[in-house]
Amino acid sequence: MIMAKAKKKEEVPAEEKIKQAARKLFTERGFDAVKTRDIAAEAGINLALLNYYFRSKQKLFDVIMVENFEQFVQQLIPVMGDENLSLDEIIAKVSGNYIDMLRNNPDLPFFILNEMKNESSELLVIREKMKDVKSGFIKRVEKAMKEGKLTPLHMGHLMMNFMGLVIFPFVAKPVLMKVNGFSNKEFDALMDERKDLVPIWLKAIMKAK
Amino acid sequence: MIMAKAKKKEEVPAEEKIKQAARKLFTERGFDAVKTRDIAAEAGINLALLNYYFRSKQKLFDVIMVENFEQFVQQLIPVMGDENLSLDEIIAKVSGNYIDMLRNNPDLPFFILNEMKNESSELLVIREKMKDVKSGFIKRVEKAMKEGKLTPLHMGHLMMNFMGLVIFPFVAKPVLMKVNGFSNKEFDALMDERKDLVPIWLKAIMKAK
DNA sequence: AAACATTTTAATCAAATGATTAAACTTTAA
DNA sequence: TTAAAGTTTAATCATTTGATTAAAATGTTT
Repeated sequence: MIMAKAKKKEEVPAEEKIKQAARKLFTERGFDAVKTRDIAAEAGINLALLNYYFRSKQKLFDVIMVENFEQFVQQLIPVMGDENLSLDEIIAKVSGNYIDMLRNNPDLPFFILNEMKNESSELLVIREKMKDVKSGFIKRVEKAMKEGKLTPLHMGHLMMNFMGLVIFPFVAKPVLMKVNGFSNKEFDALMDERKDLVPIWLKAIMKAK
Repeated sequence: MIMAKAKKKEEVPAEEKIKQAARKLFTERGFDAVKTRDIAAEAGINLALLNYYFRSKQKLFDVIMVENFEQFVQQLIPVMGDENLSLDEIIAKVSGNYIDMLRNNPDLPFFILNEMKNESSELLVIREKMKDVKSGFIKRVEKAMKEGKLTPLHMGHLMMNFMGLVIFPFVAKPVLMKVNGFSNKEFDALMDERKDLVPIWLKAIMKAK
């Protein structure tokens, strides 16, 4: 029997355990706040093994960063490029899907925002990915604006509005819970409502003048 | 001549220099990323003096945190409570004022979001401050909803929408600049436009169904 | 079994960092 | 001028933290 990784039974290999622990902690707390010893403890392995597999904390982080950023944008690509859907349908579907994704990964937005504030890494990859996401959808929106079906508006505003309505609540969750006294349950109920509301609001925004 | 702080000429006292340096660095980078030696260097004073005046990094940070949070909310209070303005006027004025304030303090939102994710400090003060902000305005909105002038909606949604449209762009600025290739100038121009656009959009949102 | 790869342990480094101390210097007040 | 308060400097601690090393233990392949 050929096995790349040797292990007693059917256990998860150490390298994978380290990655899982790193993903959890880095996503929750960010690069600086996580210590290599935290990761080793969370993974249930020895500190030395982390450096054995990943050479350094930074290298391990880079792996997680790329994976997280992909999760952050990947979901948008197939829906936004779907020529069989109307613009309204795309907005509704993307909003709903994205809010669902964020409910399962509530720390993802802050992680991306926080880490992209510092690093300049992986810029090329990111820019390329986003080009694919935007091209088709943007052209259709611009066409609708020219035809007078939508109020003419800089694409940056639309992107900020979408992100602001969909993503921001997850970034602001701690503040909202402290300031407004929301419970986790209440917050979750509001997010569920927003799956239907955000598309309505985005449509209203795009037609308002 | 009686002077609490002794100094050669008309210089800014060391305690104030430390606070100013601390405010700048903490607001830009957050608690963890700022080292006491950074603050001392930025203030042009010796490291020992920082601990002499403020006892510890944490104590110094607490001072800055309170001041920053006050700036974050204080501006809202007088306008939102102004009974002489219509709801539309309040929304327009608050949006414009707040975007202007954030253009002068672009790092403030992320600072608040980041630090409130961790700490539980100053909860009482915060909660009290926010009660003042909300009470009057909220009652008027709820009344308008009951009268059918606005679409009935959980107040949490309205707050998220306002913050999402006004504040989020400043939090996402690094991402937007990297992903969309915005320059500082372009971003600033968009923010200027939003002073007029956000009130229009918020009104559209509150009437949409 | 022998050879090889993987995993674990324990000890240790070097640098960064928050904090303290003691001594000197400067300004103000008595 | 002297005493007190405020300010500065330099040296030093103890802890944390990322990383490395050497050696042993465990499992796999030949």
